[in-house]
Order: sequence, then structure tokens, then C-alpha cells
Amino acid sequence: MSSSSSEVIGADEIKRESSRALETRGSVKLTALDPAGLSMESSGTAAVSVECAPASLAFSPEQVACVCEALLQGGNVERLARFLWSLPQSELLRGNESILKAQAIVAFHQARYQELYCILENHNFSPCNHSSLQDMWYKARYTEAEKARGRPLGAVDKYRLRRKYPLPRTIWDGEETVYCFKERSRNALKDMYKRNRYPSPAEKRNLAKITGLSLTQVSNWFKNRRQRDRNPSEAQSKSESDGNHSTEDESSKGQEDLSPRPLSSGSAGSVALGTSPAVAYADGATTVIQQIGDAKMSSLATGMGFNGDLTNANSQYLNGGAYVQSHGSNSLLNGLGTTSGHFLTFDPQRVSHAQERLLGGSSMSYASYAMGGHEATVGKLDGMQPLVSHSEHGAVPSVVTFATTTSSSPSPSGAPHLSSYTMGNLSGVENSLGLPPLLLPSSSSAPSHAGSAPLDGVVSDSSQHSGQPLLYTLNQAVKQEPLDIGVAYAYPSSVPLDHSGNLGYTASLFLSTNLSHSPNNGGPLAPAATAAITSVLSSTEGHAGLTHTARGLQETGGALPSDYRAQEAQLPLSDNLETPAGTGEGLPGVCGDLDMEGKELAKLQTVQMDEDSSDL
DNA sequence: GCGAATGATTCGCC
DNA sequence: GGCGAATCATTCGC
Repeated sequence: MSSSSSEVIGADEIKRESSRALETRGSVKLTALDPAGLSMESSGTAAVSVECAPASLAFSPEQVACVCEALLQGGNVERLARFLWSLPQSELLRGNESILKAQAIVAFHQARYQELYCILENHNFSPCNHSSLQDMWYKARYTEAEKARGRPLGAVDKYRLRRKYPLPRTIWDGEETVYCFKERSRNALKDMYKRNRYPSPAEKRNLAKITGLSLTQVSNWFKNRRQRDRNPSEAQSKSESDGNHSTEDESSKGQEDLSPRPLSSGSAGSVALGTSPAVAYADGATTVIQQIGDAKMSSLATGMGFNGDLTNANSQYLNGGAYVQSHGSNSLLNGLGTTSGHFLTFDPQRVSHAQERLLGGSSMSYASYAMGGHEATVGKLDGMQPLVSHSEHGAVPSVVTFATTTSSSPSPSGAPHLSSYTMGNLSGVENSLGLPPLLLPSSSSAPSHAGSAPLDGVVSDSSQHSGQPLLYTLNQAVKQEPLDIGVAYAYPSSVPLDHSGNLGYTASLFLSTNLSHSPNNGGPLAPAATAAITSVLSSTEGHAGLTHTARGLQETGGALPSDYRAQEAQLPLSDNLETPAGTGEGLPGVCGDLDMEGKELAKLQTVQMDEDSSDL
């Protein structure tokens, strides 16, 4: 608990205040001065004042969830626990996922593992939470076992625990993984390998996107596969494991043919070594690519498969297991004058390794999925309107203002880095910045965004802040971003309580007391976090379900880091939305698969409060 | 516990 | 930067 607990109103007091307000129904004016801010006076004011009229005295479920998310991102479990404790039992029993997740994390952190297991086993969680909850599930098992055995667990011990305590289906999609790779991913890799042992970088990227693996994993897989194919003994074992159907045997035989070694052997074009054609289906017409000699043409075949609409290729790949391309091949083969039923012959023996790659690559026109898909979302989103206006809206009955600073160098471990609202360009800004009002989609003007697009809609609004671009992201969850901005800024905002109708002073008070500086309690919650939560709490009912996350890009430190974007791509999206996979080091995802990097991010997001966490 | 299978890493080469 | 080779670490089945 914070040393400033004498000054900061605790959760119990929040409850009392809430009850009192219930009785009086009168106007409440609360002012809390965070003593922690006194030390910050040199760089800014830390006074937190709250004035609010209790339009309603309870959080809406969405607001509770948003606060939970924000506190989760902040990483201060104690605050989260206090907040949960302050909630009425009815709120806890609603089964809101964010609350459940928060409860699970608190239980995990407090080593109440049975409670954790109970929560995880008895509530269905959305896929975007699976990864972190799975980590929690296993880590709790490990910790229990370690305590029971009194010694650290080895890899095998952990493996056996994982087998002993399989993930509940509530936090697992049910798809089996073998050696960390899902079967469908492995099939996709094998299928590609049968066509081309040396996929181009673009093909690897596509595979990474399809399989949900990282580019490195894909490359490693091909490298290992080639290496073990070259080893006769391993080839035997491989054929044993892979020889489940005739095509495998054929390909296995062809794999020798596919090896780079025979490139210069034999008379060119005279011997058809790999005669089994690669067949692709183009809009119903069959295009056959016949492999003659070293099947370097397979590169083309592969390119054909992935050419065009990767999204299509993706879904078909995953759904069918077998490789089917409905229309992508057309665009590729256009230049070759292909019509249905044509045979394309190709003699790779005349083509060098590099030429082959070049040839294959030149024939393909991959959509740029690198960051393009994500960046494309950066732009002005119509239908946005200021939800929180400046204080000149005097008619707004309630005002929540706080000014604080980050110049006290937030602690690297405990300081929450919720940068849901961060500045786009802080260069040259010394102390305080006034943040523009948050933008939220108009409920009437942007109906098409409801439930889908706004979840990852990034809005650039350069008009609000001296021409400096600000990005606002609307997400389902407030995300944590490691952002250490060495400047202070203030966020004045009006809170139209009459919009939400149920933002009670409890919320504001909670913010004023628990979200303000509390350096002895894990450090101050970043102003960005506070601003985000405030924006959340000031949301209207029409925006319920959305966490309004205003986030900017800090240009001072350079461009948005790639992992940031990667993480962005992991945002929970509707199932019908394509997740723009990052470039390379993949992002399989919290919502879907995770690449290693993404997993780590997800882990960090959820279990970072575990300070002595070593094996994450 | 053991061995095989598999993914990841390192190193040298081109 | 990608590749092959060697090697390590982990996963998996027995």
C-alpha cells in the first residue's frame, strides 16, 4: 500500500463515499491532493482535483472493464486488486471478461492458484486473451510444482506438467500443437516444401502470414528440413513420419531431385526428373506446370499459388489443408499467356540458383503485407467527433482535471506505461502539453465502424496539436506501450457525465486517488494512463464496448518501433477482419497465433507484475 | 531415463 | 542476407 494512504482515499472509502452519495444524491465536490505530487512541483503540478456531480453512482460494465484493462496494462496488481475489491459483488458476478481476467491475474499474483484455475476453467475467454491466460495457467502449475518439490523445474518437468494439466478449452482453441508448431502450420510448410525447397523471401513472408509463424521460424524450418533431407538416416525417419500418402512419397523422391546439387548434371532438358506436375486451379481452369529436371519451376508454381489475394490464399490454405488457389494464378500466368489446360515447361537446368530465385520472384506480385496493411489504417477516420471538449464548455457540470508530470523518471519496472494517450511529437516540448480532446466516432455518422473497424482504427489528427500528428486508436483494450516520455503534460478534459449517465464520482474519485502519484506503490501511473482511463470513463453509452484509446506516436524517439506496430497488429479484431501481419518477425497473434515476439509482448502485458518472473 | 524428432542457434562461406 | 553444417535445447513417445 502506498505510503500516502493517509492522504489517498482507499477503496473502502470509495465505497463509503459511494454509499453516502447514494443517500444524499447531492452534488459532490471532492478534492484530493496527492502528496506524492509535491515532490514533482519542480517540474509541474501534481494536484488532482475532482469535481463531479453524481449522475449515477456505478460504473457501467464497459467502464469497469476499461478500468480493469487500464490497470492491467499499468501492471500494478495491487491497484487492480483494490479496484476489484471496491466493486460491488454484482459487478464481479457479471462475468465481464476484463474483470475475470483481472481477477485471474490478481489471483495469480497472490498465489491463489485454485481460484485462478477455477476462473480459467469456468469462463470462456476470447482468443485474444488465450495466450496470456495460457501462460498464467502453466506458470501457476509450475510454481505450485516448484514449491511442492522444493527445486526448480527442468524443461522435462514443465513438459510433464503441461501434459498433466492440459489447458482448459476456455482458454485454448483446441488445436493441437506438436513441437510448438500447429499441425496446420506444419502442413502448410510441408506443402510449400514439396513445391519449392527454396522459397523466396516473399514466399516466406507469405508462409509466415499463413502459418502464423515468424519469418525466422519459417526460414529455420526450411533450413532444417533441407538439412535433414540431406542426411540419409534422417531422411528415412522423415519418410516414416511423412509418408502418410503417396504424394509424400512422390515428393520425397522428388526432394532429391529438388536439391540444388543436380542443377548442372545431365543434359539440359533431356531428362524429366520430376514429372509430377504441380497443379493449380485457376478459377476452375486447370493450369499444369510440368516440372522437368530440377524442379526449380516449383518456385513459379508456388508463386502462382500465393500470387494475388493473399487473404484468399490464406483462408484456403488453412481451411482446406490442401493447397488450392482459386484465382491468384491468373495474374501470375497472364504474362505467360496461360490459358486453361496449358502446360508450362521449364528447364531449370539452364537456370542458376540465383536466376531461379529471380525468375520466381519476378513472376510474383505479392501484396505488401509488411506494414502496409496496418499503415493503411492510419488516416483520417471520418465520423470522428470530439467527445471530450475543452473546459470552455462550461455547461458541463463535471470536470475532472489533473496535471502531473513524468519528469520524475518513472520506475522502469513498476511504472505503468500505458500510453493509450501519448503524444505524437514531443520534440521541443519541455513541460506541459495540453492534449487535445479525444476523438470518438460519432454514433450516427460512422455506423459502419461499430464493432469492427473502430477496433483498430487509427486516426491521425494533425489539426489538433500544432500540426503535430496525433494518432488515436480505438481498441477493445487499452494497450500498454513502453513509452517513457521525458516531458510532462497536462490533460485538461471535461467529462460529460450526462453522456454516459452512469459515471459516478466513485470512478472519478478512484482516478483521483489511485491513479495519481503513488511512488511508493509501484510508481506513478503514467499521465497517459490516467488520461486514457479518463477518456474511457467519459465515454458515452453509444460507445460502450469500445475502449477509447487515444494514442500518439512519440516522434522524439524516432518512428514507431516495429514491435509496436507488430503489437498493433495483434489487436483483437473481429473474425471477419484481416489481421495485417507484420513483416517478418511475425505476429501470429494474441488473436490467433503468436509469433515469439508477439508472445513475449503478450506475456509481458499480463504477467509483468510478477517481478521475479524469470522464465518469461 | 532414454532416444528420436524437431526447432533454434552459431559459425563460416558465398 | 541466405545458405549449409554442426550443435544445442526442447519436445515427445516409449
